[in-house]
Amino acid sequence: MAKRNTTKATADRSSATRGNGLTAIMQSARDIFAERGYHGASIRDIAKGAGLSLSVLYYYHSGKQELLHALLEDALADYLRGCEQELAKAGDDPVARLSAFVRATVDYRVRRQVESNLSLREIRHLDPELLEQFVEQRDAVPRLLRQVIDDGVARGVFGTPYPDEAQRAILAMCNAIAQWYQPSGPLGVDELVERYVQLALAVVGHQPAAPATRARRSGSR
Amino acid sequence: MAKRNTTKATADRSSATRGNGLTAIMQSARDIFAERGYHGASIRDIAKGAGLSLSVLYYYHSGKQELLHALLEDALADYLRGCEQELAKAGDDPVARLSAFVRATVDYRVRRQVESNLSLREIRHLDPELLEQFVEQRDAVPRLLRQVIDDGVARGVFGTPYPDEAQRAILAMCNAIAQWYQPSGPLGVDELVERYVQLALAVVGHQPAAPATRARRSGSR
DNA sequence: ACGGTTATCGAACGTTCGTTGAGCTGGCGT
DNA sequence: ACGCCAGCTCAACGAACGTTCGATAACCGT
Repeated sequence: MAKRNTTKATADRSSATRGNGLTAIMQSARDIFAERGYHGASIRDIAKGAGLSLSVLYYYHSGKQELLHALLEDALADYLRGCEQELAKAGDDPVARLSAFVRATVDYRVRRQVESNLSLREIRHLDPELLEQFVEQRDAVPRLLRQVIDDGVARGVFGTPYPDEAQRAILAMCNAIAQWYQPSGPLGVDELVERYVQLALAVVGHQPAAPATRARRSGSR
Repeated sequence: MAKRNTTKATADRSSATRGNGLTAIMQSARDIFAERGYHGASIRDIAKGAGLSLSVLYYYHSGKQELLHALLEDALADYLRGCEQELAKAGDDPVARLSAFVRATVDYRVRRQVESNLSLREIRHLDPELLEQFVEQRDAVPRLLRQVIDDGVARGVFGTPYPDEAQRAILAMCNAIAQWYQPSGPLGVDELVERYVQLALAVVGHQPAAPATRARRSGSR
């Protein structure tokens, strides 16, 4: 090996990035976990990605496992907050509520694509205790959607005979967006949201007020 | 509740079986890859699960990477065969063809749950060359579904203005089944297929011919 | 009974892994 | 001016990793 730095140059981050270690670690961990998966990502590469040394990871977290857990919790909290905000704005009309939920979900999957894929794929590598705790929080999401659907069915606005399958279908199709969406593609977030709202309404058996071909310029938003 | 250590899936071959090494390895690899992910699964554990020694793996495959690739190719070939069979039986009615595709997919996700989850989650750990080759084959699936939808739209049977989103939504919701389905649950395969056919028809904007309770499929299975 | 092919094993390799603990450093409160 | 402590680094550990290779055991056509 070549000799390392004789003077303690420490490159470019002597003044610029002091005190930002946590953020740097979290971002790097997010990207590398998402790219290579939990077991495929080494904490050495994560630290290198953050421009820091290996052991700084153990200053902020108790280990690799807890680092993943922290990332997942942050991501989930963001998502839940988004859902609740949209639902709060939606009032109590079932269609508006379902639209709000879909909007929050699609929006999150698109705008926080990396975190989304991380959450959807790496949960299973959490240790049993952390996993159980995490899943408990996450299960609020399908419950929320299920409530929205049941409410719509009870009011006769949605016609699906299978609310459980509808819930799973809607979540699955929205979640999948994170796997294929490309910001450089033809669809913007708003168009995507609109289309997925239509899909979700179809899934829950909502009869559209207007027949087939009609200009859709509903002035919400 | 919390029960770890599942590495006795396919053991039991302490003697009596010579010449079944390949199958044993493949089964064990399938289970352990699916459970722990590609990088989380060690070839030592895979060999142990097969009741064989470490190095047998290198007699049948060139390495860990190629082992995963072989598994994924097998699984994909099975799935594609299923799709083609169902579509061949379906004739040329768009509704029948969409139903056939959904049936083949749901059926596969349920009956080959382990392979399904393996395929859906571990593709990304294939090396670039193997991945490219694999993705090429796999992309036949969305293309097939897209054709079915376009055909239905062209004939006026499906009314969706977003065939691309419909294709993705249908695939996503069917694929997700592998993540939650439990054979011990209340739903059998046939009921599940029937419900997902209805969901898919709703997604492509097909108007059901008869209101509420219509005739039930007879003689399936 | 035998020679050759097929199937399997055991030991070892170099590397990389997650984790640890002791040591350096620069800015802030005093 | 100085000590302190949060923030960070360095070097090292044992364990586990994927892979290799020579030897061994079972099978089969002859």
